[in-house]
Amino acid sequence: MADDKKLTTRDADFSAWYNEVVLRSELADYSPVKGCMVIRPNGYGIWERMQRQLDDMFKATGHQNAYFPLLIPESFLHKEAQHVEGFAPEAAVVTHGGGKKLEEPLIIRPTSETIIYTMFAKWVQSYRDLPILMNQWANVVRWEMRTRLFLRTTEFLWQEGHTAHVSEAEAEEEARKMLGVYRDFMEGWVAMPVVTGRKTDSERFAGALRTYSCEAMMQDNKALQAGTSHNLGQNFAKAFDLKFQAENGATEHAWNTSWGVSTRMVGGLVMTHGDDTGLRVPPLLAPIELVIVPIYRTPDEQTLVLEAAERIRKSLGDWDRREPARLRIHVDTREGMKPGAKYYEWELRGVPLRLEIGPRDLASNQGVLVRRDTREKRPVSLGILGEEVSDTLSRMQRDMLAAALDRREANSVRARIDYGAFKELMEGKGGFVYAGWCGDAACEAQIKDETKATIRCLPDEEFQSATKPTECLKCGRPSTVEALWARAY
RNA sequence: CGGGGCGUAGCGUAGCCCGGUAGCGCGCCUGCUUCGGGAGCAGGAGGUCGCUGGUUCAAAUCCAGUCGCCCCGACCA
Repeated sequence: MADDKKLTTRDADFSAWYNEVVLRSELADYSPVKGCMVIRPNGYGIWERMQRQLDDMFKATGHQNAYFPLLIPESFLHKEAQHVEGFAPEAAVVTHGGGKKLEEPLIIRPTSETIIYTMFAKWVQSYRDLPILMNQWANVVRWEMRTRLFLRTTEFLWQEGHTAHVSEAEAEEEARKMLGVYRDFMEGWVAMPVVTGRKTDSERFAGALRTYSCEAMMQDNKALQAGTSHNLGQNFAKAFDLKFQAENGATEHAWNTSWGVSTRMVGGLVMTHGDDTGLRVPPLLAPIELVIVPIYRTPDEQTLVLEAAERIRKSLGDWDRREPARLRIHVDTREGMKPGAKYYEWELRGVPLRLEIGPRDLASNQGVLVRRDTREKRPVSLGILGEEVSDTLSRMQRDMLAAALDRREANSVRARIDYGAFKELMEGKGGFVYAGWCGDAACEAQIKDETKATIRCLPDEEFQSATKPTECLKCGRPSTVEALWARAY
């Protein structure tokens, strides 16, 4: 069945396309438990590279890793009023252990603010103990009604940064700084452009003073919230008695931030870069950057070509690329599979570069280098292969970001738009709409109700339109702030 | 929780109306020939037809119940 080998196209059914890409490129698979997924080596390899880079960035900004336990007393959740309201419905509760009913039920963390600030309170006495800049890599569980691979699963992997500061200004600076770190990572590594900004009250994290987010546009023109950073104010400090003695002797509550990104970013990567042939992984995150496919007919040719492939792998692997570390290369030596079949498979898996080498190439000391993103195919002399591969990978990383940025801008509307046209746009092809907002939550709610579009964020200055909108998209009253509207995941 | 769909070999499915030998494609194993864009031939392995109960001489098929999954809507990173 030739058709069986082709993916559903993005045009025909974006959602089906996404599921097929994730399953067939072996990023993940469904687990026996509803809403849970297994992250397979291909997917986990991408996550590991995300983790490594982000971890470096967190360390570079002064944070340290720690680990807090999975199980939290249920009562902790109730100590902060908004927080319990936000998370109680989706908390998984452990009622039995060791064959007995527990005196107090435990919850499986949906996020760790409660346990972390409880511990911070124990560790902090003086302003000299601040700031605390901590991060943990962990799994969390949220009982979601509807789940999708990577985008929303019952259990997911993430990092949660938690900090405590002496002042609101310092906490605000931290929250903004980490949002910037996320943005740098998403653009520089995921090659996924994001709009940063502040969340409205209705979209704010339960218990936060202010929430900031990175919003990316997927290929179906829907928004994906790819990372969030919260200024928690003193809400948790007050709820968990996190106090310190200030320089002037007064006792004050600390100011907290928390920030996180999750395996959801892998889904964002798929929906940003994937095409109808499958996945396209940005080079910096690709577990394999270059796959070598040997081509041969006779046993003699096989020996010749495989030896050459191994030689190339070794010399490129040893080749001292300055950045970022060694090339990640794989030689596909599988027998009984034609080269063409291998091409399709590696394209499905999104490996950035492919080197085809056959007897004819070797005779002229060259190979054929193929880019996954543009499908550009060109002969490259083996003598300069290291430079060529390295340059091409850097170029691809930049090109993929540029392409994603072009696509986003082509599907963004900044011109004045009346509500009827807006509604039509949201029901049709969708996209990002920058428009005025009066600031009234009622307008926001009504728009959501009627169009399913929400305010993704109130964009930061650099994302705001040159001409400020003057009136509210919905009610026509004077606009107080520019808002980014879109349907979202 | 509402709406829709589906549970038959690893995957995709036919058979179900009208009860009677479980069939096909892909994949997998072995061998030979192949190999510059999804290989061909030959042989082979693999099934408590989601589960429970009922009707019947006989159930994948009919009836009742039950469990699970996927998709679309109301909550969320």
